[in-house]
Amino acid sequence: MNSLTERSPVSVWNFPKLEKCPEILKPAISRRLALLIIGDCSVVYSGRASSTLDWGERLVLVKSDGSVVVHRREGYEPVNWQPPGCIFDTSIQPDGLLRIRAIRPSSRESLDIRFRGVFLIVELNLIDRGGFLLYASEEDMKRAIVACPSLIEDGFRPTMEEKRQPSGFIDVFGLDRNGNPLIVEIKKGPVRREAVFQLARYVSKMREGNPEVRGMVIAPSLGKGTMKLLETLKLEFRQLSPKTCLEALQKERRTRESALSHRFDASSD
Amino acid sequence: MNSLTERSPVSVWNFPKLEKCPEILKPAISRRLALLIIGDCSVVYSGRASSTLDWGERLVLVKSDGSVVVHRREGYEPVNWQPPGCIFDTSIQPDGLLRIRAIRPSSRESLDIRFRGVFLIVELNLIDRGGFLLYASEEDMKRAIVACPSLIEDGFRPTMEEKRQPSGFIDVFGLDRNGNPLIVEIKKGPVRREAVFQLARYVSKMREGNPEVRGMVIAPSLGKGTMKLLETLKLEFRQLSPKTCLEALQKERRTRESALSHRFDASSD
DNA sequence: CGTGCCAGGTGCCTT
DNA sequence: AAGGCACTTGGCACG
Repeated sequence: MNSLTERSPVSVWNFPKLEKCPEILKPAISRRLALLIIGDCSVVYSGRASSTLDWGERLVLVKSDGSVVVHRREGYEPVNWQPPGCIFDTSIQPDGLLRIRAIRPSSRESLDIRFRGVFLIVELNLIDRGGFLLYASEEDMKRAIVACPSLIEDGFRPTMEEKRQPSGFIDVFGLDRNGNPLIVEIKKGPVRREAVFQLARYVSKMREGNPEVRGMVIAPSLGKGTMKLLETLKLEFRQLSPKTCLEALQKERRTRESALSHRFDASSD
Repeated sequence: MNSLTERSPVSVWNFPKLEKCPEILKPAISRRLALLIIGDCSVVYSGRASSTLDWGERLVLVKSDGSVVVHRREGYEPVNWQPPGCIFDTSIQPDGLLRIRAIRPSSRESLDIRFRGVFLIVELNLIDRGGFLLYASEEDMKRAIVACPSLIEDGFRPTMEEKRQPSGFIDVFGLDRNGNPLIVEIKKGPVRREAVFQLARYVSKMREGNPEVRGMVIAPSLGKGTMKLLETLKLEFRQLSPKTCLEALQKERRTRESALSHRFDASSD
């Protein structure tokens, strides 16, 4: 392989001198590479709120999309961060410290990281085209209900997903076996009071025009006082887990595929 | 410094052979050190939901508290993760791949990371006792209001913070200048409908006993249709930003300190 | 841009 | 454990 075309996924600097760091960091940022800096730093955040973090040894990850995370020794969450869209400024201060400033113009927030010692810098040139798929989300439950309306009840015919309302969304909307409108609110976790109120808003709006409008919450379980609340508001509940939905969806897909292949068989006859 | 007492904050392995990795990772995990693995991997998550991530070059951070984050080239958030409390299993599979399994027994969730190439391993022994302080949170606003009740209105006397109710919480509770109960709900961002309903729940419960009960939302601004909603529910709004609260709190502290020093002066007389 | 809502939300707190 | 709620929530989709 030619050295011109060769790519190094990682380039490592061990205990670089502070004053050398901008020479490493600046080109990497302008080349839109990710950077990992491990060292002794302090952090000041200022924006929607403000925070200070005293000196300590941490890991800082700067990505090409302009996002930053500062990780401490423990904790799944970063202690400080900046979502994508930052502009960076790296410099050596008069006092000799390395300073990395990440400013997000859109929300006028700034993250100020000062290093008094750097143990390691890694320049990352990662190639990652791997697809990511998430299953059993609320989105999947909705898909399943639209594909297999009998999951709700026999005779249900969904007519609309994500019906936009002045007051918000409706997950699924349709007609029951008697032709009465049925508004469905899906939750993939236990139903909270809040979700019931949400549904109640839509339903009461529609009942002004038609008192026969039904409202139903679909979820794996009910939260604390929600059963009584549902009764009071004349709303219904149907237990359904994300897993059941996923299984029903897969089953439906298989039968649809087999029906499709049958049709092909028939047409080829 | 003696080599026995010397600490190396970072130990680096460059392009380790896959089969060597468990020898590096296992002792580090049992010594409760953090680990950084950069390489070509695929990830399967299974738990509350499930997900798959195809092959690609990523950064994996494993911490001593049993948390894991998998970061791609872009994005502030990890593509896969595991909150603290994981048990780890690292091994070379029959097919020669390196496998790191992070299982969280408490929620029966598992993260399965397979590497077909490792560019870099960094063992991290970070010392970090730096304090972290966050300012201008909703908590600070509450503190400010309790310290300077006139921020709400003249004559307000708070009697309770975080009053526990069957229906939830009350941020601040007190009596206005006329002795009428005043329930205060604090928001540090724009008020949403949801927050108004939350307050309405508390207030309507209390108005059953005393129709003079007042409810007030404190926030920097009002969301879309919340003004009308507040009027309908006979609730009040007082504009107050986290910044204003913080300034009032700091001012109050200064005057309190100066009053204190005066007292000391007086007592020493 | 704000408005609304989901998220494998997480974390913190209290019964 | 479950309930309630804030969070620099972030993210997406839409008017």
